[in-house]
Amino acid sequence: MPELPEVETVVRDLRPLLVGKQIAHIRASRAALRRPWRRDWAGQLIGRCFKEVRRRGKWIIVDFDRGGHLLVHLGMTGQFTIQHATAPIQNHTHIVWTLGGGREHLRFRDIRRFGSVEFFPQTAALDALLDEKLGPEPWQLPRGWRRRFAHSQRCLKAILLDQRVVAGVGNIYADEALFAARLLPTQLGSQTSTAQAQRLRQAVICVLERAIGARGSTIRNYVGGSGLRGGFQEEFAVYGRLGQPCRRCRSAIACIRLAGRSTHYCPKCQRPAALGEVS
DNA sequence: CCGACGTCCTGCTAGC
DNA sequence: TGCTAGCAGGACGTCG
Repeated sequence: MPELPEVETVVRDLRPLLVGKQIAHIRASRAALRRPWRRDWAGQLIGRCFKEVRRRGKWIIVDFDRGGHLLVHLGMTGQFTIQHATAPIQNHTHIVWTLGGGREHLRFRDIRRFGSVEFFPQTAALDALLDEKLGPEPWQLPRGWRRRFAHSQRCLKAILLDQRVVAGVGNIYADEALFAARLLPTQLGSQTSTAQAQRLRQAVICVLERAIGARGSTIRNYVGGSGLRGGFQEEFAVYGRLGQPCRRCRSAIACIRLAGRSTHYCPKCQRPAALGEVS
């Protein structure tokens, strides 16, 4: 569920609440996450102090002051929140870290268990894993990022969903960015001109920045690090708007299946590549 | 090598 | 009213 804006919001919420705090206790009621939580990690983590909370793509990284890291992915339904220790523990809460003093909890909840929480004692192993899985952050993409898909026979929607092309874009923001760039999700990477690729890069950055400004999108389960819902779903141009009028031209928003995901677009505003436009 | 598709899991809802 | 098929913000293994 959560894409870059939602993960960034969680990170910004948690950072001031976690940094400087110590882990007093850990209870893992369910270890069978996407990547299993190992029971022996608890003993290694107790007593450590939080140093920083940061994001890379859709991954949350928690650093400890004497080394070691937690790597968290929210999958589709993950929630990573700070709550009072007295707040009722919701079902599907898999891991609870009690913070020093015992008055607060850091909790990982994930209904579908597509998410994960892992401990990395060594920084090198963490960096290697992230480097292997992720391409550049959207803001680091060079103007010539077209090279990354210029020879691809995949459609632009599938390309945007590939975390090694650009890190952090998921199903919602891929659709929103393609609308903002006025490009069809079905257009092949190999049929995309330099100008179109630059427009798409700008659109991705613009859409993600606006979504972060609205604290991300809440469709169902997503909440930020302090339990607040997002607001960007109110500003969707195409996602989830099948049959509704395009905000720009009033024609009906269409929905097709692409790369195994529902894909929303405006058939009138989003045009195919002009003949001969691609070199 | 590349791209398409099924699978992991639970909950909700549209449609019969 | 009640049941069930299908779908949901992600990622990865397998297959052709």
